[in-house]
Amino acid sequence: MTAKLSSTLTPFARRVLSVVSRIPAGRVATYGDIARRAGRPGAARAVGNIMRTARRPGLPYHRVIASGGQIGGYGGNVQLKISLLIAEGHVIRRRRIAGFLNKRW
DNA sequence: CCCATGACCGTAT
DNA sequence: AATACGGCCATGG
Repeated sequence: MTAKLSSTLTPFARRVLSVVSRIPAGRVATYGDIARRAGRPGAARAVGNIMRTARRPGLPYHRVIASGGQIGGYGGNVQLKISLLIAEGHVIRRRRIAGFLNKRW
């Protein structure tokens, strides 16, 4: 018998996480980008909330950054986020991803 | 249903 | 470049 394994996530949250899971390594997407791809352009702030809340192992949360190539948050550990981004080949300058426009998903 | 939150965003100082 | 504001929006209490 199939038990109820569906997460408690709302439909929107599921779409958001689904989109995030598809961001290729070496590329980045802004909260606004995610919102747009999830079908809710303008819900960038809400996306941030979902990132903060939904802890789903394996998803590349670090590839979701703020507008203009700024770093954004990472559950209180922005340093780790920066490290992960650098590990994927990015260069951070003055709190921003260098050449952001070309690495944007 | 109303209200407070906040890993946001664009514009103006 | 840094800070301040107002606007936006999906959640959860």
